[in-house]
Amino acid sequence: MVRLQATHKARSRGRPQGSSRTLPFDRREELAAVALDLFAERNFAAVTIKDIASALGVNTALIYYYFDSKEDLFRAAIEYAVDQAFKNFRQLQARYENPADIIDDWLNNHVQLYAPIHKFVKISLDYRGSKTRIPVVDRQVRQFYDEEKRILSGCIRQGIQEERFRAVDPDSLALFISTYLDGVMVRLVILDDFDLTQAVELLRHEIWAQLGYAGAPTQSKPLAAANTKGR
Amino acid sequence: MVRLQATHKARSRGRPQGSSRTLPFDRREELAAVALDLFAERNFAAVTIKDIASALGVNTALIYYYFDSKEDLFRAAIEYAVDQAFKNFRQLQARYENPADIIDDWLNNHVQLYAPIHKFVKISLDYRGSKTRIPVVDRQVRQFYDEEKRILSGCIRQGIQEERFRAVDPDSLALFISTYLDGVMVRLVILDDFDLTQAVELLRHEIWAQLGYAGAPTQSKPLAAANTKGR
DNA sequence: GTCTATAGAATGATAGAC
DNA sequence: GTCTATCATTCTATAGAC
Repeated sequence: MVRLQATHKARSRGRPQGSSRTLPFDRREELAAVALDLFAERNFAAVTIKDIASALGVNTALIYYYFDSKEDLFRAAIEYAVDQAFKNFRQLQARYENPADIIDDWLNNHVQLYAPIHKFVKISLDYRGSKTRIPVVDRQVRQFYDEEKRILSGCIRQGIQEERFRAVDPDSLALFISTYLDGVMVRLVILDDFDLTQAVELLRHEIWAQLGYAGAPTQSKPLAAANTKGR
Repeated sequence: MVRLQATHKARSRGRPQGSSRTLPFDRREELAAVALDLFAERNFAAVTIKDIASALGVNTALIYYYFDSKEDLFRAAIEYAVDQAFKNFRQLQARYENPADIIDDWLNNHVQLYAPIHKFVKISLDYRGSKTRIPVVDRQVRQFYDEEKRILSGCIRQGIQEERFRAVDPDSLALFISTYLDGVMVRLVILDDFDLTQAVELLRHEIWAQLGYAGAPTQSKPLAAANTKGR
């Protein structure tokens, strides 16, 4: 009845340890990556240890060599998901030239590398539904959304200061953008003919219209300009 | 391993029948409503028959008196969810005065009666994750989103014809709105301090700005005008 | 490190009394 | 209609061989 129970035996024995982010490609991470795919596609309760073992082409017992329990594996999987999603975020911040370019790239990110973000959203949703709270996971989910917002509102704020953008409220627009993108991630699952590119394009036009930015195509006619054949 | 298997025994015996929408409050619907709450909160695999029975204060066997299987119950639950979500939709279309009022009311709907829509989105997501397809459910999910879009784009189109709105592309704006609202429904689950009212307010300002509609407050300064204390 | 074998618990579902 | 009792199956997890 209670999935994801918090009780979990002491991690003893001479095993590979928890958050050892030392090795760039250890086995633990490999297992976690495969588990993540399954957990994101279905969910914690629907995926069995056997499913994961089969997907890996190994025996069920092996999983318990690397992880203490199914919950422990789930924890590792969500950690891995956040890592993957952040990886893109960080790269973006790196080439911090024009704030408009960062926002633009970040939207492209959602189109091209939607998989990790999409997985993250789905698995977060699943996790929040379960009764048990895992502090580490809570922190990571929160951290993800905070960082997302920080980057976006930071770019907007900077653009306003540099007088490239119109003076909107950076926090509000950031919230607006990220909420919409979550909607995109969900629709992608629910409707199999959902047009990811079009949906993100609509947002892009919208953002430039909001910011009165002239660097992008068609900034005056926000939605009318977008792909009209969209049904 | 395979949840939601499509095989399902013939519905025989002198039982209350499937989609008997005749009685306004039959027991079957009552059970389905409770099951829906649990399925939406967690998911199909995570909720046990025992959980549902406990929530109802009855014995597990009773559920099998009304439903053939867990899957059959799930089917009834999602049907109920769609019904509930549609109920609001239909009422809106009824008092079809000014298209702007309908859009406005429809946003209010998402704030005040978010529960059924929210449940519908979550359960759809869960369902799509499962491997098995249930044609009835597929049709209903599709129907929901089609109807949502039809109503929205219909209002926009009408408003444009009546020259109340600016000539944007109705389909694109409708897609934009409903995608954002799905994002809101998801965020509501993932972040427990998510401000539903603020999020919808942002969208509302945005829509009026798009449509150049003067009936609503602050149509010129779209996002800057909204709740500034939002972090 | 990886596998075989299996214990122990939980779950979906049924038969049959009331 | 609702409950008690129970079966068959599936699943997590462990012990121990290789």
